[in-house]
Amino acid sequence: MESIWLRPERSARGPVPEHSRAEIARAAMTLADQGGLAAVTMRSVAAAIGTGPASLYRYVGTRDEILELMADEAAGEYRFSPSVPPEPQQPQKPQQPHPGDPLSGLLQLARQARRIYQRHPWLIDLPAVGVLPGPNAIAYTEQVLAVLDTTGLDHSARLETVGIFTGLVRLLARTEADQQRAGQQLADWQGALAGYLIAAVADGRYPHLAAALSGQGGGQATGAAAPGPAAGPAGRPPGPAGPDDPFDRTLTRILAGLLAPPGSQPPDQ
Amino acid sequence: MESIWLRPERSARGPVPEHSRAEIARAAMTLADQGGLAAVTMRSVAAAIGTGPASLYRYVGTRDEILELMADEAAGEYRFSPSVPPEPQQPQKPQQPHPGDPLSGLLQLARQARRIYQRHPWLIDLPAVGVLPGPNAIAYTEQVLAVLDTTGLDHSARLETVGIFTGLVRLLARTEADQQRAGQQLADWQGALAGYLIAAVADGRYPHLAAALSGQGGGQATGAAAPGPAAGPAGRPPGPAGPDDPFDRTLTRILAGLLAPPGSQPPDQ
DNA sequence: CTTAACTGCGATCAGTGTTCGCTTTAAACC
DNA sequence: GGTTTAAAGCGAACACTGATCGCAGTTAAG
Repeated sequence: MESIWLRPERSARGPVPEHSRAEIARAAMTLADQGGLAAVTMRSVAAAIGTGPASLYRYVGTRDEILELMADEAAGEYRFSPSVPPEPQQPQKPQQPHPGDPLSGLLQLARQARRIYQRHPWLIDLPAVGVLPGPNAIAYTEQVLAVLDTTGLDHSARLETVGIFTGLVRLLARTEADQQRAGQQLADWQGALAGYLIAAVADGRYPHLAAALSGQGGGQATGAAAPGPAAGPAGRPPGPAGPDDPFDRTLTRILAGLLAPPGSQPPDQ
Repeated sequence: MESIWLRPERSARGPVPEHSRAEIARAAMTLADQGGLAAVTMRSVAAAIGTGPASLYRYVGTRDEILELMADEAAGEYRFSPSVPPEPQQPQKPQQPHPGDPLSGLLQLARQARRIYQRHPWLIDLPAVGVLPGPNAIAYTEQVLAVLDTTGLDHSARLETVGIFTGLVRLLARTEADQQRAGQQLADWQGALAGYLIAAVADGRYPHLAAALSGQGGGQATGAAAPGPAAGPAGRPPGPAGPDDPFDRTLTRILAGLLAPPGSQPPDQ
């Protein structure tokens, strides 16, 4: 019912706490970076900061709140101005940093998000963050809104656009991670997977699926957002972030539609 | 390592099983429909089909596999041809059902997905389904590929498009659900939420956020994909599915960009 | 008929999130 | 300054979870 962000971190009375929300968030983040979300248990987090499980409940009402702390901590890794770390506690207007169109501003944010997702893969598996975000998430929202400032969208549509944009980036990051994972699994299963899919495809049902699969199985990668294990000619490890890798291209096309004025006609190809 | 879809449901030898994967899937689905994903425990599912927890492991290797069964069972609720239930076991080419452009075909699938997500809210919270989908999910993929058939996309890009499209629909469904939840919470918290956001906004930082929030707080809803608790003039309960409710409008705009040929210029507004 | 493989399942294990009750510490109040 | 009040720290324990083991009963293959 009540979010952790509505409670003060510490009340006036009583002894000064030996730990803090930030310390818990950092410890949990380290655990998750190494062992995934499953490695974040009350006992492991407590041990990481040198205390017992019961003590954690002085800082956090529930394990899910630890995950919220982690999410906001990750949101704090955005750098909004070139090489100038933001200070979200200081009352200052965020820099208006989009020198060009909103699309390039969104792309820049998306590339940062991609790096963050790569750095912390557990972020993708995190369940839907509660409606009330933490201070870093608010700063992020503010920044996206600033980028959308020159758009023709009206005020109420902008908040929704922020949500859609954030979800889109998350979706693309998840797609990339799945592809990488699928590549490894494909190498493991081999025969089993082939037998399964081929049995489903070979006898004539699912003709379109057969075409799509055969289209990628043979060499000759087409280059445009290939769905295979590692897109592109050579299996680049995390993604090149160039101006025309699959991530940027797909996102650009989607955003073009999302940012277009509602009355515009879709280009019937 | 090995998916449940690679194992035969039943081997030749031994007594005939008293239950089946389908029965387990249906029982788990009913439990989740009533009590959420947390209500789906090995013990509760076992009790629902009238057996003990250990017996479930004769049909399923892990709890997550039950979730996979549920996901595929939900994917079986699509009806691909108008009022003709598909029979995925019969070798038959799926109907080519898109009488118009691919966009309208995708929209029709998306509306079905929205209804399914509304019927089974736990589907949104389901963690990323494994790379190997079940038979119903394969039939769904085949259908989306059929809709994409008249597109200019090459074969390898189509599979990726299916993934993006499916994720998009899921994202929009989640956004709708969050908005509904946020509306209730906003009624509950009231003062607390107001204090939190207003404190963050009032003193001059986050000016864009302040503008966006004030833009929706005052009446005068703009109508274009409003982010408020219940979008539109009157709080319609689940969504009207008309040609211009927020869900359709947003998805249409995004898909217009996604389906556009890669070389096309974005309409700089 | 023998053998081998499978099913059903009671008992049980390790591990999880969370709570209780107690002592200790420090700020607030008179 | 002494008293009150509220919080911090935390050992012990609870309820519950997913999963395993081993045995008895059952069926098909050789």
